[in-house]
Amino acid sequence: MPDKPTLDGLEDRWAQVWDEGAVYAFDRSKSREQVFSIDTPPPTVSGSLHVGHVFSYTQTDTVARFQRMRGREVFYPMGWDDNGLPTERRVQNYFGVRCDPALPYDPAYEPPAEPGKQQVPISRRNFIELCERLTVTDEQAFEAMWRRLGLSVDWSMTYQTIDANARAISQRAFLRNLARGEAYMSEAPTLWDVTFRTAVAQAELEDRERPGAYHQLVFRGPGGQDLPIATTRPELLPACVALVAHPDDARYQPLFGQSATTPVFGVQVPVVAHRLADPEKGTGIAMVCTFGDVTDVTWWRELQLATRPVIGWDGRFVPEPPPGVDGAAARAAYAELAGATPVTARERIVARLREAGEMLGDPRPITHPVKFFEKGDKPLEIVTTRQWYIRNGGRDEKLRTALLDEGALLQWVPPHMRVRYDNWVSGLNGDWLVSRQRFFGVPVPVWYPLDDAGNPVYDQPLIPAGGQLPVDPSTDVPGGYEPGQRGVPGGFAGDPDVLDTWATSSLTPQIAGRWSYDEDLFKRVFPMDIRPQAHEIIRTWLFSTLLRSHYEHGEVPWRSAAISGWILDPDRKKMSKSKGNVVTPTDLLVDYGSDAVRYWAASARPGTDTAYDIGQMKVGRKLAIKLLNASKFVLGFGEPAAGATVTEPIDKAMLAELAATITAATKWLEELDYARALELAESFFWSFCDNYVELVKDRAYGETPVPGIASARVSLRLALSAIVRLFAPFLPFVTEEVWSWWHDGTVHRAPWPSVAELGPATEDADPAVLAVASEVIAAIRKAKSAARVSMRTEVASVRVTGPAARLEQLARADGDLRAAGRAAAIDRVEAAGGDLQVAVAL
RNA sequence: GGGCCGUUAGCUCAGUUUGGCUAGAGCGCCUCCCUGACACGGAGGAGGUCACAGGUUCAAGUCCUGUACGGCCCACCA
Repeated sequence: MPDKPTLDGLEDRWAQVWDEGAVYAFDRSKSREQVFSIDTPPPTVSGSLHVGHVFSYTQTDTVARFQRMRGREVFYPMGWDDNGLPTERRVQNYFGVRCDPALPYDPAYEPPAEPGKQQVPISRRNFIELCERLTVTDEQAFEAMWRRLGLSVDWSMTYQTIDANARAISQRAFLRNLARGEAYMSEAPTLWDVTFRTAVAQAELEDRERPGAYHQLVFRGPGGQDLPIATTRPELLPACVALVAHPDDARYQPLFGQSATTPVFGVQVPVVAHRLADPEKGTGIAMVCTFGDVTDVTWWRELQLATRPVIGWDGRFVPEPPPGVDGAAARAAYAELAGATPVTARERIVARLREAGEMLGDPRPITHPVKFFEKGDKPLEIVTTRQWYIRNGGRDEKLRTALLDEGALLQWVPPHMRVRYDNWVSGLNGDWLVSRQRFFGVPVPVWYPLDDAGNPVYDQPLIPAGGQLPVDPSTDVPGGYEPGQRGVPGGFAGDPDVLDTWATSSLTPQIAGRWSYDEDLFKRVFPMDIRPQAHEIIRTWLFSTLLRSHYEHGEVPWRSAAISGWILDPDRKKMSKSKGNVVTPTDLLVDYGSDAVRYWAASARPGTDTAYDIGQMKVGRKLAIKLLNASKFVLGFGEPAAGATVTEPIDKAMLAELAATITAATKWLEELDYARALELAESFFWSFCDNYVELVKDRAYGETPVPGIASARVSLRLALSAIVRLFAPFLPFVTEEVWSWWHDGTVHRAPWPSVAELGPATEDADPAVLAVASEVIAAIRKAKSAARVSMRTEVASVRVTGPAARLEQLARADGDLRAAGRAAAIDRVEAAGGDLQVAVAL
């Protein structure tokens, strides 16, 4: 035990000891009932960790540590989510390369030492290798920070969402979905990001308010009459395939079944009725284009309208006019738009409409929500492409109900987060689009045979054998074919796409649990006990994991979903990199110490957004230091004599209070409410130091021959032991340090404190003895404080007036009270009334 | 447009599920104390019309209705 205990250096020292002793290693011989398994969120490896990570991962770690001390074998792996667009972009910039899946793999490839101006095209497999190379460095930095923070992860069980096992599992799960009919391919209008040139899924959308303007276009009705139509996208006029109004709209009922003529292009389009047309919007009749928005898609599909696509994959108008736009004037008008962006096309078409007098008035500016890819900065377009989907209940009422029912089986912490899930599942409007036209992801594991004309036969995909996984169809060859047959008639072609990052992330329980290649491990950890995650990815990660588990295992993948809150900066905004208000977590850990930062994180109620608050970290640091000093004090009395027992009423009272604290803290931690458990432990500890220790100090020193010396020393030790373990999940470093002063093993594998270990003393305890003594000592302190004298000052007299029962309790702490208050005697005067009156004369 | 969460001391938050003494804690602030675990400490003190308006009740921070403000999630862009 050091003379001057300090927090400095504890992190490095104990992190190393834990690592060398494999303190957090998972013992895979344990059965599922003995295991507590955590489906850890794999942080995105595309930069650095921020305070929000420290916050939420600490909260999970407190639960992991608690369960471990309770005797559960904790399965606590860590993954790195390095699969996806953010990494892809970094690799392009870092190495100066770009992925071209048409290129062959070069096993000897080395990137340029310095990125050049022109990005070098390389094969997908080479690109993935560079991604893996770059992310390794980041992952090491992440791991170092997690270790310093004290996460009790088994570091031998890390995974990457792009590593070979993850790719194999992702592909295997996809192929099993395909075999069971849960995955399918379809050519259909798709939300399309023109910057990244990829399809995106509903879960990746966000609405952004954007300025727009209603333009009133004059169509020609069947009788030649004017038919004004309001639209925010006049440039899509050549894509117009119908006009639609509500069936009950008397203004337009006479037109249903007839035709109207588009301005400028002179195309005849049907006037049709549909319930989604809103009589209140615009002129009550809308033009349907292929495709301006998702409502257009609905109308197009349900009303079986013509198809006149004008926007290409690059987001520009295609060179040739769509079918139906074939008059000479129409072709000439379209030629002005060909190759243009929608913005340019809009200006041109508006000019032409004005010229022809076919626009009414000026555009009326509005603000309206526009759909964006969450990572993109241009509005999404809708183009028709061939894509892979996984059925998710968006078009299947039975499946949707089943998924809602499974969501209800989860224990949601906090409970109201379930609403987010229910809303999302109820609002699904289509199946899950899982293919992406990107590169750094898990390849869609199929090839297609090529017919005699060299066209892919999409409905007869070639499937890899199970042992072949993971495959990259752009470099690997399907069974029965030769490499030379790639791309030639009668040969084969690989699917060029990758799977959505969530199509792999949705399998983290399977990846961490090594499903399909280590079934023995998987059955010991699955379904998992807890899924900790943030609320904004309930619609993606949580939902898709539940869906995949539903298909693959027919059950919910976890018992509990612990939804963490966000860190807010002092302006109540979410902390984020883009706002430039992110604090580097490493600096915090160095400045305040890991335990202090953990204390701040663990003080926040589960699921609650929390202000970034240095003040709380300072409090945590103070607590850790107090723990050092209190331990030094208690342990300074040495080992209690053999057979020493707790005999004094005040000692019993303290232990009874401790017992109540243990019981309540245990209950809260079992319910994942680490914050309440911490609050209880803390509150007990401060009262223990300020009241109990001060009261019994003199007796414990034993310099005067009073009874109960041994009782005080035994009680102090019993209490300290339990206190250190109560704090161990929250302050792993300082508790380990203190524990090491009088124990050999680690505190983090020591048993969680119990009421039983406190012995029989708590059974006949009267907790009021300590409460009354604390009240009287406080009154004595108050008198000294008011008189501005030292607490050591001798007191002339103390007279306590109150009911007999309370005086009797007071009498049982008389010796300790006189010693602590420096009072020769404490007079007790019986009187009616509930409260004690304490008169102190100095 | 629909939904969820929040609004309590200068600050950060408990307390609301199940209504019940004079609404709590910590930080900060003020005053004091170098006492043999700790001055990286200790003692004491000041500080709140519980966002607002109604309602239910013997009794409302707590239950009901509405409003405002803050935040979040979702939503078919005419």
